[in-house]
Amino acid sequence: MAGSGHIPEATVARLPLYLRALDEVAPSGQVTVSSEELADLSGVNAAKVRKDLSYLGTYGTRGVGYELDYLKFEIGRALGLAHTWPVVVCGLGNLGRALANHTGFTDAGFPVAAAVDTDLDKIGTTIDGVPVFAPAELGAVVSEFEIAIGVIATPASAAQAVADALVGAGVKSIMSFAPTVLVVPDDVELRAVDLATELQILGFHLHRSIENAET
Amino acid sequence: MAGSGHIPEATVARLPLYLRALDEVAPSGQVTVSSEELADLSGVNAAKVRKDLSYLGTYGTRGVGYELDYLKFEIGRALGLAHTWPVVVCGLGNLGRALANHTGFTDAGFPVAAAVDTDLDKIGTTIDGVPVFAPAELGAVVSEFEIAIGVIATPASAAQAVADALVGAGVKSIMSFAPTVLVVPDDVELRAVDLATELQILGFHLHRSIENAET
DNA sequence: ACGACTTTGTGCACGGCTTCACAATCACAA
DNA sequence: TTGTGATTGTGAAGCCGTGCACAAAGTCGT
Repeated sequence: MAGSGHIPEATVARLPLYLRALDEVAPSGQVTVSSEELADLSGVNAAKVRKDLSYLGTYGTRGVGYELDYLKFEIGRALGLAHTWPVVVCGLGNLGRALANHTGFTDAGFPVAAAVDTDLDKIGTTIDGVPVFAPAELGAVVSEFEIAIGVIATPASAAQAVADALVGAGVKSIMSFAPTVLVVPDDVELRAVDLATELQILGFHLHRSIENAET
Repeated sequence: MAGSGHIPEATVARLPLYLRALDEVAPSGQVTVSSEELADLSGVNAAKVRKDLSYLGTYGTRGVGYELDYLKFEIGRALGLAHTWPVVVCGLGNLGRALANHTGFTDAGFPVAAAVDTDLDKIGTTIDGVPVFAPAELGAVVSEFEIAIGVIATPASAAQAVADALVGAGVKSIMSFAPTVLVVPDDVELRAVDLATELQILGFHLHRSIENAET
């Protein structure tokens, strides 16, 4: 029946894809999109698109499709895109520096407001316009810049301590690139992006396809 | 019953976590691990650990647990860790450079053997020990370095073309960081790591928790 | 006004993953 | 040898997500 009841996690994960697909269509001047068109652009099933959108309480028009601008507005609202959520990047190694300088973050409404590192040479400077602070200052940084999201790009050995510090400072959303399991309270949303694990999964399939070819 | 029949995808995704957990325990001199201990270290349920391991055909000993070294060997074998799979990084922007220089890749058995970029100033040079080639050379690069995995770190606009080139060169595994939907043949394994989408999912939960607090 | 055509919204069945619960199995001590 | 205690392996139930298939509902031409 729809309405803003409860949106399944799997659906939430697809909403950004739909939004991006709509942005690709917008310049064409097209006014409406069908679920099938949206499905093709997002790489998913048309029925899934319709079911996902029905959770938003956003209705299309039967026989026509979805009004493009209205749909963009509704999805954006569901995702909370009106607000911009400042991010702090913790750890300025290879990956951390790249993330701090990553334009995709700011573009999507998540400006990197500050960074934290243990390197005394970096503390007090700015890297790509992002001010760098000491770990001990994390609490103050979070409140001053109204940080909503912490990105952990430290070595695995430091990751849990950083996560604890972020949680202690009141941060409720964490994105971790550290190759380790992090423990956070239930009310903190944690998303782990584990590059080594992703590669090992690919390695598994490579390995298996070779084995199958031999048999 | 087990045996090397078919391993569920969800299980495959957890095997690297178990392996990492085992490596953490190893230095302690401990000889066996229980499913519960392994579960704690991996952040999953103990029953799930047991069921996952049963798919490998690797048996523990009832009343005792799993023999640590043997289990490491079995998981490593299932993941195909004996082999090392050379990687080519496509696109040397912020993220691409960081990935090319990322020690975690080599450590996990996925050395970055080559990189590809359109920038004429970079082609022919080496960046952090990684030789840089032109996109047109991709086919030759793949065969010469026996590339098994392609990492796409280009802007979204170039990603599909790069993916097509990788597929054309015979690469069967692709990891994409480009914020776009890629289409590849069924026999090519594609894993998309979408940072903007991940942040938007976090944003959704932040947004919702605020809304719920207001009501 | 009406029929043909299009596309949505959704009931339903199916498959995969998770979790519980417990019998089967092993080590070890008496 | 037998009993006790521990831990595995797995049947079964439940849950979530997917996708089909179709009625409901709108547009548009005549």
